[in-house]
Amino acid sequence: MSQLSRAVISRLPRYYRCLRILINNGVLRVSSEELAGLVGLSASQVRGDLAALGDLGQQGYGYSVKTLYAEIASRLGAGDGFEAVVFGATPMGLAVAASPALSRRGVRVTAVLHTKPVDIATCGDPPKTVCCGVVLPDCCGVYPITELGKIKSRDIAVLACDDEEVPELYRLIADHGFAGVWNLTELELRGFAKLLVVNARVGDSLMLLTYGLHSGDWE
Amino acid sequence: MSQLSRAVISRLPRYYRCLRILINNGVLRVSSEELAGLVGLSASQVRGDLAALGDLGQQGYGYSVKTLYAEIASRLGAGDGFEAVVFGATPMGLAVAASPALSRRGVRVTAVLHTKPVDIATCGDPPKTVCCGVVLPDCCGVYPITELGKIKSRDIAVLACDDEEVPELYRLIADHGFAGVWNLTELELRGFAKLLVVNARVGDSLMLLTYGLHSGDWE
DNA sequence: TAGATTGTTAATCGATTAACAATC
DNA sequence: TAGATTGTTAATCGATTAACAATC
Repeated sequence: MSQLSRAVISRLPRYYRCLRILINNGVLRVSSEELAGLVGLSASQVRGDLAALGDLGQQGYGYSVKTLYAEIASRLGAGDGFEAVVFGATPMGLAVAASPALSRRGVRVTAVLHTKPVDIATCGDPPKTVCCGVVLPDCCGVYPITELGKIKSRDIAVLACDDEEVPELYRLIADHGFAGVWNLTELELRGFAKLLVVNARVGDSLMLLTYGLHSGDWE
Repeated sequence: MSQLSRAVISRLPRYYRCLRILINNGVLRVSSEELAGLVGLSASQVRGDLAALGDLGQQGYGYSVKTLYAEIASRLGAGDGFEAVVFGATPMGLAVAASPALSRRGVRVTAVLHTKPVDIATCGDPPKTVCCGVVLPDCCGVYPITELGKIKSRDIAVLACDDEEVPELYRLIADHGFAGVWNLTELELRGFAKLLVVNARVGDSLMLLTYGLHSGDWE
């Protein structure tokens, strides 16, 4: 199992996303040229990246979309069945909990924790929790943060609270033994020892756009 | 006005975010060493990046936080007063419209457009629009997408609809002469000619976390 | 077989680092 | 002045590209 370079790893989620689109369209095979067009890279780079994953292609044919998708999913841990707890029943917290962003990557949201009272209801059969009008996935409830001890998931903490609450909740996350933090807030967090942190930096990409509009263009 | 390398530009939004934290804490000056700790880079790299922006530092002293912040803001177009229209009154669309993500970067949301009927109310004085329980910024209304022609903003289109609606709305955005698209959906879009596209790829960063949990670690 | 397309290589390109002279 | 810290340089490191032999 070869070691992948950082640059390759950072591009794999993009291939993953684009390959899903091909699957949804019923496409069975793809060439490096075609895939390059979809992900916005050069065909040469695509071949290099995919070759780093193993012998997945076939000369004169291309790549099997499904094989590629499965291999990338497995490399990135999308099949590991990780569970996530969302910290903060904010509009953003509820939006990601309800979005396909996590489920499509094999991550199951088991709970949303709120720090202030929120509107909670249920609907449907089997019943789903509806929080502030947002319908949450099956088996995902909304609880006050004081109930954290009763929730069993300890894989991923999705940090989606307001900025003021970050220090407090971050400590809580670390103390309760979570393995990783997906940080959706504007603050930059650092991991340590056994706690892995990935800062999503959502807003940063907006500034690449404003930069592009401000001066010449970007790619 | 020196040309910045792509690598430097991609890091500027991060400095911007971290410098704001310093400002909020009343910090007036910072050394490359301290700033490096905050943003998670090496001091050497920080000095290199900031030197590329011009002569902002002072030997033996460090950098003025405010000067740095202002310079980066101006380079990235945060002071250009861009306006944004959100396409899709989805949980995600409403979340970013209400979040400080745009306002902190000098982008003002003037409208949220829905493709399906949504719950709209107003509250406060001056009155703010509340959509599905989410309180929107001043002067930001929610309208059916058919009203797009009546909205004047043509800077940034924030694409936050469901995946199925992307092709249709993307065409609408291009046809109405928007300058840029900030794409929050899972689809990978390509810009052309006069339309600049930045794919936010929010979910991609989650996979860097699952990769880290799956195998060894990440940084 | 002929055509298509991969995997790999060597060459290029750009980014990062460490060290230190300049200087506040 | 002495101490601190920048800006810059040369060396290193890693990533991208273009070309093509291998092969399905």
